[in-house]
Amino acid sequence: MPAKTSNAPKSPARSRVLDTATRLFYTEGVHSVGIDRIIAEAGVAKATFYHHFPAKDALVQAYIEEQTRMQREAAEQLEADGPREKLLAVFDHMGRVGGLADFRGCPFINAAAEYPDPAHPVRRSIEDYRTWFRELMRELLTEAGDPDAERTADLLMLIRDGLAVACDLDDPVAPRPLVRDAVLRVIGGARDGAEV
Amino acid sequence: MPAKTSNAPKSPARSRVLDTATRLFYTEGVHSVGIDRIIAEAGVAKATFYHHFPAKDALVQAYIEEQTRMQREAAEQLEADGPREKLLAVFDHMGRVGGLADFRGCPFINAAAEYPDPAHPVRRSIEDYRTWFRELMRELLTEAGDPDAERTADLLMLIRDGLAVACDLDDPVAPRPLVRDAVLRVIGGARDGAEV
DNA sequence: AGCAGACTAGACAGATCTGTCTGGTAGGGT
DNA sequence: ACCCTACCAGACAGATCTGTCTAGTCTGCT
Repeated sequence: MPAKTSNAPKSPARSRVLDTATRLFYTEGVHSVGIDRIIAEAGVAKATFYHHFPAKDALVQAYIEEQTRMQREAAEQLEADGPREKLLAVFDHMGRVGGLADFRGCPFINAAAEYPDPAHPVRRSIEDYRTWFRELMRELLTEAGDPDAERTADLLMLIRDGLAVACDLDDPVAPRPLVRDAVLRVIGGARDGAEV
Repeated sequence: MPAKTSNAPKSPARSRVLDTATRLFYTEGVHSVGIDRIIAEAGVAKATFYHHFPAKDALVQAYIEEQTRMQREAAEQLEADGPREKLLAVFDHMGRVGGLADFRGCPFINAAAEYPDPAHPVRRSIEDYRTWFRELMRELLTEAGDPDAERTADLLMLIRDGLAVACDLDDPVAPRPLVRDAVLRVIGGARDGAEV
């Protein structure tokens, strides 16, 4: 049925809903934003919303997966010659984004705070993101010759989460040079001049 | 008016409300738990609740401040001979708590996710906690002879937040030895055997 | 004795939430 | 001509939320 030309271009109404939800969920939180508000700002009828999503939770899950897609895309578009530079580019990018005025923290950490049950589909989708990110770190580290990529990836995960929280709750620019040094040290690329 | 003997022992009804709220807010989130549920489980009349708290937000703020009080108390009760050992003890304690079955992440990070406005009183109280913790780190580091305690404290803050998130969203026991090594390296106490 | 304050039980108002349902329009494929 | 799908507008049910209010009990101080 969805054979327009070749693949499914996703209906415009659905896209409008997902875009609006992504914006509102991120800036105001999931439980604080109701369906009525979303469909009003998306300019979509209620029946249309429930035609595309079985329930609100499904929209929340779609929001999480959309965030994952966007972050993967952003990571792929970062240009770097070599795995070490790629790793640094990922964290530099995070620091830049964290310093923007509309930064509101990590969407995955924030959403998880509103879904306590680890078995909930939303939490599963959040897990998927974290698995992807950790895998990305591990692959780049292995490629860069890290002898214990698994362990170092866990360390980078720690820094990632810490950076996201710090940019949200504390001074959003202070941790940036700090993080760069920390990442450099962790991936074994510290120069003598970069003492912490 | 509250001159019973010398200070205010806080009414038992109020304590019951705050205890119940602390439990429910932490395990299920703030917006997901209603006043009706809290007063029912606390065994308190609605009028009594509104007699002690002007609104739900005030209870949320009291919850945050109660969490701060508890964490301060826990930190003070950690025995250690020397600032370096005290620092390690704080992080060891965090790792232990993070591994417990009922660990649900950092209450401050979680609550902040539900209060996007940084000017909100709840966010201010969260800020107070974070200021206290950073100060504690800074003082211990200075005492331990760290030449750049400010900077190292920021690094420890990063590890703290990363540990709390990891214990909540990932494997709750994996990061523990990792964190100990990371803290040791950051505070300049790495032995040769503790290679990361 | 009398009064103030802490407390209980629960009705109530008004808003808001999710999800369903009715009814109707427009366009594309067959 | 026909039908299917996507879409819009909005009423509606039923639950739940916060916060107010009435009405009455119990305790301890003065």
